[in-house]
Parts: sequence; C-alpha cells; structure tokens
Amino acid sequence: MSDISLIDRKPDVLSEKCPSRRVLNHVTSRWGVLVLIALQDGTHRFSNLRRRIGGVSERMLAQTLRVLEEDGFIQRTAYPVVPPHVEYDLTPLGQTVAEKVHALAACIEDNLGQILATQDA
Amino acid sequence: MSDISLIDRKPDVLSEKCPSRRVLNHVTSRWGVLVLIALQDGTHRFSNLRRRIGGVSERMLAQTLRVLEEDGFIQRTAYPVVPPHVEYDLTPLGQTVAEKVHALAACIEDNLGQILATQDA
DNA sequence: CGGAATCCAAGATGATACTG
DNA sequence: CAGTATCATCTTGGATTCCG
Repeated sequence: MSDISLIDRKPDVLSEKCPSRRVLNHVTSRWGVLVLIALQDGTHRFSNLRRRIGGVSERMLAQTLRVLEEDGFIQRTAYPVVPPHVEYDLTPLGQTVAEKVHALAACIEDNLGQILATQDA
Repeated sequence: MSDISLIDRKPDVLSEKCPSRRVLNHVTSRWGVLVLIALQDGTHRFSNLRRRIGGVSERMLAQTLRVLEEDGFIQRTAYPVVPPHVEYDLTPLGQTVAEKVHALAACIEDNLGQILATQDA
C-alpha cells in the first residue's frame, strides 16, 4: 500500500505538510520579496542592498539573505580583505523566482490606483 | 519644488512609504497566497475553503478574506438565508493577481527537488 | 454555517551595542 | 564593511467560546 505523502509525487502548497510551503514562505516573506526584486539588476553589496530596500534593518536583511541563500536563490561571495567585501547575486534559480515575484509586484504597482480607490469606497 | 512622494508618480515597493508595499504584504501573507490560489478554480464557500487550505484556522481565514476583499481582490456574496450561505470569488483584478501568485507557487513546486537538495548540502 | 470576540503563545521584527 | 548578540516589542496565529 503506497503512501502518497511518502512518494510525494507532486508538491502542493495547499497541503499543510508539503515542504514547498516553507520555501514559498521564505520567498514571500516581508523582506524576501524585496530582496529578490532588488537583486534583479545584478550584484549588490550588503549596505548597498540595505539602502535600496527602504526600512529594512541590518538584522532582518542579514537573516533574509541567509535563508534565501540556503534555499539556493542567492549566491554569496565573500572576499577575504579588510575591510570585508561581500557580494550577493541571484542564482539561475533565483532569477527565475525573482521574475515571478517581480511580475506580481509590478501587477500590484500597476493597479495601485484602482486598489486604493476600492479601499476608500 | 516638487515633492516626489506627494506626486507619487510611480509606485515602488522598494520605497518604504509606498502604499503598494502594504498591498503586496496582504497578497504575499501566509494565508493570502493560498486563498488566492484556492479561489482560482471558481466560487467557494467558507468551510469549503477551509478544508481546501490545509492548516488554516477559522480566524485567519476570515481575517485574510476580509483584507483581500477590502483590497478588491475578492468578491464576497452573502445570501440572507438560515443557515447562512456565503460565497467567495475572485474579482477580475483578483484573478490577475492570483495568476501571478500561482505562477510563483508553481515555479517553487517545480523546482522543489533542487531546492531541498541544495539545503541538505 | 459563517463568522466575531477574547485570551494567550509563539514568532517576527527592531534598536542598540559590539566585533573581526 | 559586514555582520552578530542581546534585549524589548510588536505582530501573527491558534484555541476557545459565543452568536445570528
């Protein structure tokens, strides 16, 4: 007797236990979304990213970068010099995901007028 | 002297004060993503949705539905009968957004194998 | 059935100070 | 520069109870 959860044929975010949901949460986290978008135009250093993403704290930026690196979306490159020099890039997979995230954000930006009007009504 | 923040020419999620970021947070919230995906195949009732989205509590489902309705992504229709009968649908704008969200989720589901392998390494 | 209200636990986030 | 450690806070989320 086969157990579908063991075979795990097809990931499904609607299923409570599916690991895809955890990854999705990383990507759609408050700062994860913005980091992916900010990295779309190429390599960035830590403080550069921090300036680019309005309102993010050092702590949350570092944490978000670490999580997204663990998932394989971000490539971290540290040059052993002083003062430290660390660069962040999207991996190929990261670029794919970033495109989707960016499309979503753009969609919201494009319709923001309508959305805000709806809320007022 | 023009104030760009007042003119608000172009919404930008990377800007701390931009209202688009608030909306983006609603859409990418833990349950918001899943509600939008679950509603893609048409009308659903409350308890139906609750069963479909693994792990969501009544409280969070109700709250998420309300927020997404306020943003104009979801249409709520209550029939004045007893017992109560309430239906939820995506609005046209909601469908647009749901497509982007679904594309993102599908992208993660498709690459889940690679992602999990990366994490183990 | 479809919620709203309350209470409480857990996790996310931030400010600050410190370090290699 | 690029973080980490610590502590305080603020938000999220869940369980339960009650209601039209």
